[in-house]
Amino acid sequence: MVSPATVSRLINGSAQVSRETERAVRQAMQELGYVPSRLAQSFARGSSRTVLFLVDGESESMQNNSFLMTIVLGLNDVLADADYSIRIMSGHQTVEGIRKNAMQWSTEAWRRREFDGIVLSNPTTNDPLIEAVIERKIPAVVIGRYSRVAGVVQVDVDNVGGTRLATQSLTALGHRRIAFLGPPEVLTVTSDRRQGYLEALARMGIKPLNAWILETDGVDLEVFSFEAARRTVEKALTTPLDWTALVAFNDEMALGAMRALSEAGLKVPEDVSVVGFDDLPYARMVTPSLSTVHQDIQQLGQHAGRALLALLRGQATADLTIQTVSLVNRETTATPPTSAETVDFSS
Amino acid sequence: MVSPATVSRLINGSAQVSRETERAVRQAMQELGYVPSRLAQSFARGSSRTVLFLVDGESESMQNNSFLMTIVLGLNDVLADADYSIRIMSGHQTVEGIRKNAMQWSTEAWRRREFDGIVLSNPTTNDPLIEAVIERKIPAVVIGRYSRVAGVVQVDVDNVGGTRLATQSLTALGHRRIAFLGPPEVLTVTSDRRQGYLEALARMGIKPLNAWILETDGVDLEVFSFEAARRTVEKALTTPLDWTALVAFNDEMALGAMRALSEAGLKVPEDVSVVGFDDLPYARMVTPSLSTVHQDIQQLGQHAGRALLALLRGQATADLTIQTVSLVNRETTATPPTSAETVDFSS
DNA sequence: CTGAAAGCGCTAACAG
DNA sequence: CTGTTAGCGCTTTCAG
Repeated sequence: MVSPATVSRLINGSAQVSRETERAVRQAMQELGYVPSRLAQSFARGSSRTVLFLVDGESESMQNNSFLMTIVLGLNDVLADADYSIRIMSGHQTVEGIRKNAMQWSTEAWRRREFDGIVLSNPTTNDPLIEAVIERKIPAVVIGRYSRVAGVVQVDVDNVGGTRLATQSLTALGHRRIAFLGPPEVLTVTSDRRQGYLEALARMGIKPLNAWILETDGVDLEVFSFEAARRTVEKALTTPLDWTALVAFNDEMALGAMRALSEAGLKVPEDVSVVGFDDLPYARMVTPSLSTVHQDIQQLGQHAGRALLALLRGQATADLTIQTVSLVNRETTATPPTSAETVDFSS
Repeated sequence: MVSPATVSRLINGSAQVSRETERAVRQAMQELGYVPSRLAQSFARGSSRTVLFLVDGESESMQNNSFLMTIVLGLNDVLADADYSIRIMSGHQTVEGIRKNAMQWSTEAWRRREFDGIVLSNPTTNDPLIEAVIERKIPAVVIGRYSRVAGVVQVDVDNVGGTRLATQSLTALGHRRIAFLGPPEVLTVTSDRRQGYLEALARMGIKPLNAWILETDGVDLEVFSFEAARRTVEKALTTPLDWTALVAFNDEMALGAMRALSEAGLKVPEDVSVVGFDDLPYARMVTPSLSTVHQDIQQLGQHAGRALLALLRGQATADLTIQTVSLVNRETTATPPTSAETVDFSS
């Protein structure tokens, strides 16, 4: 016969319990099929062992959803082991008010400890929600860099390294006149990927022409789209082609470029090589299959989970975890057309 | 001055409160910034206003993840309004033990009312977990038909109608010799989609040749894959082509078919037309863009959410909700090659 | 190392 | 319609 207090201590490991009683209690638990009530535990200790995954209301693309769920799965891989569960919150319905609602809601919920930590995915710069989270010192990790100096721990893939790799794979094939297709530099990721391209070029002593930087336009997320990419490349093709390869911001935009290219009668990779970024599932299924930068999203989620766990346990964590990426060579990259190789590319 | 009980009654609408005290209490709540504690509420009433979304451990494809998150978002659209939140549970890490763990865990959790309802996505036939859920009378809805007679409420897209539509779009273009590419009939969805194809043919008085049914092989989920589709069509092309169009089980398999076709020197849609199913985001981004059957996954999630809500409130619900799909005509479908039109297709 | 006691903040009879 | 009275099943001092 032991007191509930002892059982509690045993279950939570919150204090020493003698070898003997431990055995007895465990056996009794086994026999009675006793399982502690989460509801009561949460209530009594004033915290719920729950992590909030906040889904932005804006990004409704299935594209993104794939990433999000993969991240959740990665998070769960590590959080489940630590007995945390994941609660999803989204403001899908109120695209307008989401951020405000989420902010208000989350601070209240936080006060009540309805969740112990939070993970935000791909926030935009100067996100008021993140600022609120930082200010309230809510354990949080953001996936996809928020800002280089923010007071949150961040987890991201190596975007700079990725496009550098992509560009280098092209120069290795003999390309010297390489274009970059991407959105304006509105986010960290946006600048990073462009920077990687520039770095690779610089290492080869290549000075990029202005005309090589193909920048999409549009409102909000539109700049990341297939259509924007297509339009941009289409427009670029109205003047004589002065590059033999293209590094695209992501796979979707790579496909947009390929569409414009093929409509202009240009063949990939014979006339121009294309490299994407993300390695979405269909990258290997399109024809020609897309050479691209691969990132392990689930692992990214795991990293985020581990970081959050450390935070929750009050342990030290790196402020920024950068996950390496790799290049997958498929069919959209090849040596440059022979005619182009001999062309003078100084401007 | 009122008693806590009155406040509780007001908040939950569990009993009448006079107009006057209501006003007073609301104002006080406002001033004090009072928000009821979910933790305490859940504990006291022995239920948590939480819905469990169970993610299968097997399907690790990003493909599927996109669907899953979209469903979650749809669920959340309706559940959030009813003040339910969504908890995600997956057994990703223990591919082996997932079902068992999930089963054991969920029954315990259910006993403690850690969740009030559950939604399962795309279960396989004779899923022990579902059986357990049914047996314990846990409010549940399954997305993607489980079985025609199971004692759970189910929500699904109109798979039969989808492939029927796809096939009809082909006959309308003049095609008469139409193949179907799909996995063996291992699941409801698998039989349904094949059936729609057969129905459309029957309505036109066309008797399909055996050779028109292209069935993939492989273990488990492999039969749904790009590779399996590619292999199967590749093999089919070793004999003279006796069809001018192909209905694929899904977009991924359609792409697999297109790849095999193009490798055999056949042009889509000039030589053969192809229709997919799902309308994945990239369907419109590939070249040629894929004609396919569109389904609104988020809406599917909303349907599921509404159904579950009804269950939770003890209201009546349809046992089966079938959501209509639509055909999206893009570039992979065209009139059959003229030579083929005049060919005799009786066997 | 273990028991006793108090209470987390609500809800749910039960009276009035 | 509203107040009173008990807990819900844990965790957590505080003693011993």
